[in-house]
Amino acid sequence: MADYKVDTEFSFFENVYEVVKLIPYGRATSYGAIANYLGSRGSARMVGWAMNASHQSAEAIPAHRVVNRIGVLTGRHHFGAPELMQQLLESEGIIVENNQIKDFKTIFWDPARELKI
DNA sequence: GGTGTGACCAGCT
DNA sequence: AAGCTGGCCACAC
Repeated sequence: MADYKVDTEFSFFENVYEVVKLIPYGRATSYGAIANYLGSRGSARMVGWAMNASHQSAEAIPAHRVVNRIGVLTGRHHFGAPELMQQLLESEGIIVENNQIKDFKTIFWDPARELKI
């Protein structure tokens, strides 16, 4: 792990994808948490950018499990259908009200804590 | 190769 | 208490 070679072969995007794919069923995390896990707190915007590019990726990225720090589904407009993101979350047992996840801190999945760098 | 922009976050005013 | 600004890094033009 210490020999991680961050280069063009494994870009920031690939790292983000790997973390997002590790999010368990019925849980959710935030852009900032992922950015913090990758080492840059201020890079939260890049995580969102990576999600935008995830649609082009051949891999299936569960981007609906990634929301902002307060649990609001800020990226729902990028799913093609604005209600798709909420429906996906609700199908996993997550309650969404007013585009915001209910009891977000309860289902919050912190990669830095769960994966334990 | 500089500039703008983006699904964010935290700190000031 | 609420709004605004800066910062962070990768990508497209």
